[in-house]
Amino acid sequence: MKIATWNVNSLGVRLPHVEQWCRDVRPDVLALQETKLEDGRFPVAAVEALGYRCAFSGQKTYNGVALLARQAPREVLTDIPGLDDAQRRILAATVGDLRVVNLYVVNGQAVGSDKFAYKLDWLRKVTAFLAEELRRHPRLIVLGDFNIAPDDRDVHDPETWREQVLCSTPEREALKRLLALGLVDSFRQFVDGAGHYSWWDYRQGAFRRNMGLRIDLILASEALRPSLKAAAIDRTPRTWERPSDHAPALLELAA
DNA sequence: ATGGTCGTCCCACGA
Repeated sequence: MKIATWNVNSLGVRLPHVEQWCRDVRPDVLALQETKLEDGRFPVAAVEALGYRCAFSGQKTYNGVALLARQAPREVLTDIPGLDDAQRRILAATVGDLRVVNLYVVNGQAVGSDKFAYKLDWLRKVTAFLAEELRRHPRLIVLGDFNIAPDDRDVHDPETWREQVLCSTPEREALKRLLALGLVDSFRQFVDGAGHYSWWDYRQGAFRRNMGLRIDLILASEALRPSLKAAAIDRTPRTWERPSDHAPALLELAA
């Protein structure tokens, strides 16, 4: 089965892209971030016409996460213990025999800013939540826009990005603590080298010049490790008209 | 020239 994550930067604008990509690639599970739609405006009918069931936690203008799946998502959870947060960044659900946690991690703006402190606090609380999810659901996938490039291989120009937001040591350490729960970055089970990115700034022709970061991740629990078959980032939708600044990341799991 | 683009919503702000 195929599991994917995609920051669409407004589902209102990108619904045609999601429809086209789902027809082309046929993922079984697709986690979306930055839908920027209130729940009442979520395109349920279009998603169902495409052959998917969905769950969503939306917000006007900012944030918003959703899960599309061939099988109906169950046990949906959008708020976690100890994090009283109006920002819609978390959606956990059970799909078949998998637990799936979709995250839109806080961007953090700049190292040392209030938003950066919020990012680190948010990650600490989400990590505690994931420890409990993993205990209850050993077959766990955690995926989404992490807004952290795990290491310098994931950065087009590590010197320019050194200790900048998305690449700083505190953020990378926070991600390592999350991984230490017993999760692996599935992409790195299959690809070792540098130069594979999932986000490119809209400015400066960054995509054309492959000046990107790999910040969209699919983490798999140890119990799933023997089932990992392939991982990739599909740059194709980034070449389409009016694209999201992110490309979808994919993981193939043995059925 | 110390920016450069988008999306949202009306004026900047967030990414």
